[in-house]
Amino acid sequence: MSTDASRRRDVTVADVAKAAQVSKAQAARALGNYGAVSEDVRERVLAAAEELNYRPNELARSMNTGKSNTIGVVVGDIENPHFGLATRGITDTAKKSGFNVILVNTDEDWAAEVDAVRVLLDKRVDGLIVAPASSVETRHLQDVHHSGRPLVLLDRTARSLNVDTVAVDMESISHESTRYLIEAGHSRIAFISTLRTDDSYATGLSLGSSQISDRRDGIMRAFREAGLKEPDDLVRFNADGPETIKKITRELLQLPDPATAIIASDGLIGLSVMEAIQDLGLTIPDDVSFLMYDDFAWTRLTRPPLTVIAQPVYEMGVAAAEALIRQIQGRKAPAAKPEFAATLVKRGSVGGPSGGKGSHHGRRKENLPAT
Amino acid sequence: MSTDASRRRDVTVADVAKAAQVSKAQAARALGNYGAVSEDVRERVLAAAEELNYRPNELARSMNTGKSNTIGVVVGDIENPHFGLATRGITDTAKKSGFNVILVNTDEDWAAEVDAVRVLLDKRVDGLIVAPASSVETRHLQDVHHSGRPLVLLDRTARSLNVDTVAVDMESISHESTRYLIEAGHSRIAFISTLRTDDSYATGLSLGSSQISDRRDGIMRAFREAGLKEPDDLVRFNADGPETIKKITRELLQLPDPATAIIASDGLIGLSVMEAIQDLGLTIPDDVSFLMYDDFAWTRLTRPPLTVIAQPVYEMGVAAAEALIRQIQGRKAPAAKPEFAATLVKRGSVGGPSGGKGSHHGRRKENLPAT
DNA sequence: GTGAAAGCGCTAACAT
DNA sequence: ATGTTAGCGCTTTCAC
Repeated sequence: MSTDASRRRDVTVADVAKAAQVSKAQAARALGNYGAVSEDVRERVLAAAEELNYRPNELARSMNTGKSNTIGVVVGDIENPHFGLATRGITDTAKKSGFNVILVNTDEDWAAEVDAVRVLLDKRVDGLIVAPASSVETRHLQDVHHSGRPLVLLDRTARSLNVDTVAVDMESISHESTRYLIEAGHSRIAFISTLRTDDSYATGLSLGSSQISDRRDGIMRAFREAGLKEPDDLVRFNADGPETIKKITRELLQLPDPATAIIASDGLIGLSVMEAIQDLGLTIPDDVSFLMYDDFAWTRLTRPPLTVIAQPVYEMGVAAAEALIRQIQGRKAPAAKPEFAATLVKRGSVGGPSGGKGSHHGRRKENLPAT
Repeated sequence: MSTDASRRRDVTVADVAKAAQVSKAQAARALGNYGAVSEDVRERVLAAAEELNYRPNELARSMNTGKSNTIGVVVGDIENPHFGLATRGITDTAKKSGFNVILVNTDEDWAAEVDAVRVLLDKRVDGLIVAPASSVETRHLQDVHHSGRPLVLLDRTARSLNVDTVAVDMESISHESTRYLIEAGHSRIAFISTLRTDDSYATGLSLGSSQISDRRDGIMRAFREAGLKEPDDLVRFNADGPETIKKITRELLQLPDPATAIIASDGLIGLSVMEAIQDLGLTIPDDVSFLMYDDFAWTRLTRPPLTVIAQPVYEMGVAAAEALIRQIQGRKAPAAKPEFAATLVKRGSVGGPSGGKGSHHGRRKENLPAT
């Protein structure tokens, strides 16, 4: 029980100084521990501060130092565990270095993102970590970079932007996964993504998100290398709600020449795709093979367990934060920038094709859950 | 291309004022739009600001106004979709009212929570939304409340704290769910929770989290009402990593008088419990019945789909934000504080105790070829 | 309506 | 080592 609990005005250095019988400057030095302060004074000031329950006003402090000790994080969808994990990596790392994190959700909406970046800048964050909704519309990020504020891109790269970027090599893992499907006998492989684009798909179309276009490129390269016809008609974007995704899935599966395998571009999409498949009364992997990005824990619980593309999300969050903090502290870039690789985790959702055409069951299923 | 892009110092009102040939005060008024400004001046100032690419310094602004237009949110685990969704409800609502959100993760660690609250207060947030790790150790929250800063509790209540709280009636839904299990024939029902506590379980033990103690109370009440012996030996806490949870699950299932039904206190626990059950070669609901809190999308994808307790998490986030903003704006409490109710979503993971004979909950496609 | 000047709470010269 | 005096960029009296 110290003195009276509630106080109208906040306690300031001036109050502490008065109580400790020293100048405001000395009190400030002791409190902020910088400059030279004698042991005696330091003790008196700290005691007074304690007694008065003094709390520094970080705003005022930030205003003169120019540092807010805060980093801003802009993600598309905090509800998505993918970002949840990444965010955790960021905050854990930031905390370790004494930084706070301001999180802003953009709903993968470009305008919201522009806004978020502006707000964060106005709040004078020391740096920004952004998972850009678009890899093409990056004016707002260019501005950040040009203004000299530390910036790190997460998850998605932006070619026109020469800034630290923490992301996995999507083209390569996409290629590997597709080859895996092709080797399992598939030649009608669909790809569903949330990417918002007005244009309908066309080969070589410049996509707004490098992440997605890299995946598409990987898929198509695998097809070309296998000498197969590229399944351009099975690439679908704008898969935004569960209903849309289900509808797309149904279409894909009921085409005259239907998809025999589906790749979901993230866990949320995967969820709806699987529901649609179940609703259709189809079985994985007998009727359709399924592969998805994001190795969520629940993917081990389904029957069969899902074959997924795992990304070291938490570690990427950590790396992004580290890179940003390094920039903020003005240290030079690390010797080698960490390379993150996604891995194909083969479980049980990929089998051979069986659709309308020749269903060669010759190929054996993946390792099924032990009974 | 306006003038030179990068500038050493930020543009301030003074710069704008000079450019617009007015006093600093007038420029500030026009920019912050308050006070009286003539049309002519306003236009000139705005034009100049635009030209100079002026951005207000929110820190300085906050310093005089005392408002930061920011609300702080403290949650235990951002990685948990439960909080992810709630957070989304909060940010969506906050944005609508022009508030920004600072998110801090505490890892359900009490010390980290105390720290988080302090940091947020130091940053002069306008208000706080906290999902308290403990319902007992609430000194830091008491302080917040006493200091007059708006505060809203989310998810968990704190009896000793008379502040706006947004949470569901856990005792009641827990009671309902337990009765449901009892009616299905179970009398050996286990409950697993992450709650950190040093004491081993004992009836009536005062638990740190009201959420958890309410659930336990609901369970026990159902047992008493049914005239059954309360399964005190099946209540387990400190279930913190996947391995711990699996171990606990195994123990529970291999007791001389084993549990025939398990209630997982959240989705993350549920995941590991299910894995353990699968590892044991047991089948749900034939060998064990399973019920869990949180209606995550993937619970519809398992075989059988899971019977869960759904909470209106997003709506609760919205309500919490609304309540907080109301406090911040000094408006009075609403006529009736919204009551949130969890609902028992009966799917297929609950059956009878001795081998699915009481399995009246199956749906059509539920018992598909799991093997 | 407008401008001069006084802060907000703190840090940062600059003296002493 | 300590105190004095300026600011940081903005809002806010308070005169005019």
